[in-house]
Amino acid sequence: MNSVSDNCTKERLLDAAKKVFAEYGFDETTVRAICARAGVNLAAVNYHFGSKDKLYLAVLEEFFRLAADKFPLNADIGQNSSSEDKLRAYIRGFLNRLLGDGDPINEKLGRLLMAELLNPSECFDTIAQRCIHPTYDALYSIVREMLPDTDAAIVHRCAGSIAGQCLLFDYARGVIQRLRPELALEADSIGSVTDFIAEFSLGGIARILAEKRSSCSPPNPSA
Amino acid sequence: MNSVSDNCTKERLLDAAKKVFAEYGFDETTVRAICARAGVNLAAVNYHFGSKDKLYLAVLEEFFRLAADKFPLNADIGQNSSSEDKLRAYIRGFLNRLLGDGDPINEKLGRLLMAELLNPSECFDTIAQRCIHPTYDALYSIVREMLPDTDAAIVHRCAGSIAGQCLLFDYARGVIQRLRPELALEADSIGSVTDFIAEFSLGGIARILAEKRSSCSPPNPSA
DNA sequence: CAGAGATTCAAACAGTGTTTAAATCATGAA
DNA sequence: TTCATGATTTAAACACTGTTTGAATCTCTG
Repeated sequence: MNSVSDNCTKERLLDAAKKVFAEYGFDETTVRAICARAGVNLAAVNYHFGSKDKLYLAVLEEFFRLAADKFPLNADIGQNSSSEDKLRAYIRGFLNRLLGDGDPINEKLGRLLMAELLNPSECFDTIAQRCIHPTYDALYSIVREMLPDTDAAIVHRCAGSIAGQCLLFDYARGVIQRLRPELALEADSIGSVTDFIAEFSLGGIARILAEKRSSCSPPNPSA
Repeated sequence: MNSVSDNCTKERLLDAAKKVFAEYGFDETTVRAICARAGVNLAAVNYHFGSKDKLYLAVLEEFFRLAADKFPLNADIGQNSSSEDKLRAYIRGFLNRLLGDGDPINEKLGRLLMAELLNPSECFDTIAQRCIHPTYDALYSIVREMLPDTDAAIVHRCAGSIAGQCLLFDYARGVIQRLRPELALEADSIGSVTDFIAEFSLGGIARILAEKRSSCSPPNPSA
């Protein structure tokens, strides 16, 4: 039965797992370390969550749920906002979700979630579906507004380019930090990165749009 | 001494490791499976390579070396080629390196290498340095030509946006394939993806350049 | 209070990467 | 040739992992 003590060890486990996973990553954390930190028996992980994988999934899913609640992808957007403003709000929300709220634990969890989204094991398909699907669809809709009467494949490519920029800017941060500290992207605020990606992407979309027009509007120049 | 038999087991090991890693990924590959496939003793991996990690590193490094030889980042580029052509050639070479030459083993290795570049353990810093540094610097130089008299930070951001698009287009392919098969990016050739990313990025750079000019050229409008 | 089901616990299990020390091999000097 | 030295191979063990097990304990319900 799920009464008080049940919730207690299950929650203690989830809480400890969040911290240990954030500190050591998935591979380097042991179930024994999590249980020791939570003060519960070793078998509790498999009893309450089924496996180390599923516990990890639960941690990432809770992180995503909280981040999605805290950072909507359409903040300050109304019915008559321009498509450009929608795109800016989307990028800001997206980066905020991944980069977190200042809590270093959440920042690390965001990175782990992204790693899992980029390279999901079958076990994580559910969370990937739940996280990627609605998030990507929202982006697609915004780009679609800017590119009416355009092949869906091209709209998907634009959306992919935008998502790629966001993901790399977050994900590569740790790598750049270690390999090329002189680049020092660390000092950039989310605001300035948001502005840059938005402007760069708007320029890209404009060029795609112009290219489309120039290659389509002249009716049969050869005939 | 490194005579014939030495090279023989070491090479057999490297060859077997390449195939097993490509088929099962790093985590799901056991040293025992590699040794069985190579027909050598279990301890050979640690004797000849030091560890499973270092063997993996050797596999990825050889893959990168071969791919870099086969696909230069400045194919068909001469002294007086335009910056735009240089960027197109770079993107094409970059995608070719990662997507491979049609050999499914190399395609999988490209994905594994990218995963390692995006999320390198300390053990892989050397290969990351050797692969990322010159590759990124070449891209930076090209973008720098298009944005003279611009803050290095902005040039880096542009280069990062371009790299992000390339990485996501390759890396996400497997994910999209499984989660959103209806998107069917699979049918895209490297050529069309190259053209799209190049045009999108040229538009982005143009917009950054225009923004820069409009905010800099009017001398002291407030004074 | 009794018992049935949920939960905890210590112990063991099967698998991993790695190490070890002896056995084997190859090579070059006497 | 002989044989000693160093490189290589081998089977066995080691330390560690995630997971399972079956008994012990707890917690409620009838």
